[in-house]
Amino acid sequence: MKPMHEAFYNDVYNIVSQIPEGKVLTYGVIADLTGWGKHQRMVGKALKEAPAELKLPCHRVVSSNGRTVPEWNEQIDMLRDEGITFRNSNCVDIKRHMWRPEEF
DNA sequence: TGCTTGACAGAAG
DNA sequence: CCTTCTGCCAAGC
Repeated sequence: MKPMHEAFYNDVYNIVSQIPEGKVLTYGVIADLTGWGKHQRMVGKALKEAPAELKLPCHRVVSSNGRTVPEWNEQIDMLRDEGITFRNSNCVDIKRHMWRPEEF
């Protein structure tokens, strides 16, 4: 139940929970913010394993170039409901909705 | 211990 | 713009 360092999961959840509506974040950015720059895949795992009690807006997390998660059609629906525009069937306009915590 | 898998990233065709 | 391949690193078996 504790695959990797607990701090990593904790940081990932903390960052994701801070994503404002209408904004999206990439796995790479999250990994970089946690300090585990090359663990983007672990970020994805963490979100998948994320308990619903945390109510994490994991649907606002997309891969590079804004590609959404395949086979997760609901994600697209929720994002579009928040005002996020899509270039195609499964790619958000990340160039426009990309959230930069650095600016905060 | 070693091979396969994965909610990825980036480049190439 | 979309599909495919390779590189990364940890988890599972």
